[in-house]
Amino acid sequence: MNSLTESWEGRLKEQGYRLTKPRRAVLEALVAEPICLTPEEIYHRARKHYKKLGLVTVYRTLALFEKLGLVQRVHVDTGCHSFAVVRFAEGHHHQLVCRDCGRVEEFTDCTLDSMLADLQKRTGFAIETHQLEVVGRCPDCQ
Amino acid sequence: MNSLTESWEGRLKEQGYRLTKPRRAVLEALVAEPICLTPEEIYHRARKHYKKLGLVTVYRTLALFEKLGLVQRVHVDTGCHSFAVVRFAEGHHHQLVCRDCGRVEEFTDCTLDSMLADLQKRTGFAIETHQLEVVGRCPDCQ
DNA sequence: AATACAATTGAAAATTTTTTTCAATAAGGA
DNA sequence: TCCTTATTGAAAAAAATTTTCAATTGTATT
Repeated sequence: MNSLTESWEGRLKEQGYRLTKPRRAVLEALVAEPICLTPEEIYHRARKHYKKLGLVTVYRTLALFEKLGLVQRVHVDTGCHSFAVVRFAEGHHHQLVCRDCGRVEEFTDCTLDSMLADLQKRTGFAIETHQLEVVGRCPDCQ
Repeated sequence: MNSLTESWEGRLKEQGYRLTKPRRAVLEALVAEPICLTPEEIYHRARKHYKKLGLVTVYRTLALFEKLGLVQRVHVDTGCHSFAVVRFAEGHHHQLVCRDCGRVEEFTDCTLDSMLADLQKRTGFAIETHQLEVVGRCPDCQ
């Protein structure tokens, strides 16, 4: 039971959601390895922790976790069907993804502020968020 | 026939692809308005230009255009099913997307180089690419 | 520990999105 | 115009996601 799991349980309870076996199983699957996984992959892995789990519940759980900021979609691989746990960063953060194994590293530094201010001035857009995904090959895959 | 369309035709021919009515129609649909569109939306709009068009061809054409760098997927909206034409930027560039109407502005300035160098050093990843999407509300939607 | 209630779940079915197959068509060079 | 081959549309298949609904389970309260 690491700090990630604790904060996850807390976050869920705070918001009035229940702590269920399927949700536990989904999170365990996502936490086990530092890689992003598709709902299908999560389903298979999580069933090792909770046999009765259904794929529908994986979808529902991912939607909930995403809403709560506990997981984040990874876009770079083929399609946009993978999810990664948000490990450390509470607020603004981004992902560094290995294109071979799907390993995900989080990072918080992001030197875009003044550039975004310029962009806002130039375009007249009211900029609200941004999403940055960096792709490369992790040490193991090089 | 603007410069975008010209460069598009050139790019296609250079690479040995044919200039067909369906492809023209898909591009016209994408160029007509500065917003991103789903394959389904493109299908409906493009059929006004070419009645016989099939949805399959829209998918195939988008895949081709994406490979050639003529269109780019937009991730931010619900799911990741929209595409936008690449208007000006030939090389490295990013998108500023309106969350309400889907309007897309391209921009080329991106002040991430030294940050990415640090990140590479720190993580040991060999960084290859990155994808930045900025979301806000365009002047018309504010 | 038992109860009650509502949130949550799994299975099945439905829907939506995307891909494959294949014969017919059409683009572009000869 | 003819030829060759890429490209297309339709239909079917596959994959991804959502909806429906009765059964189950978490948790707050006895």
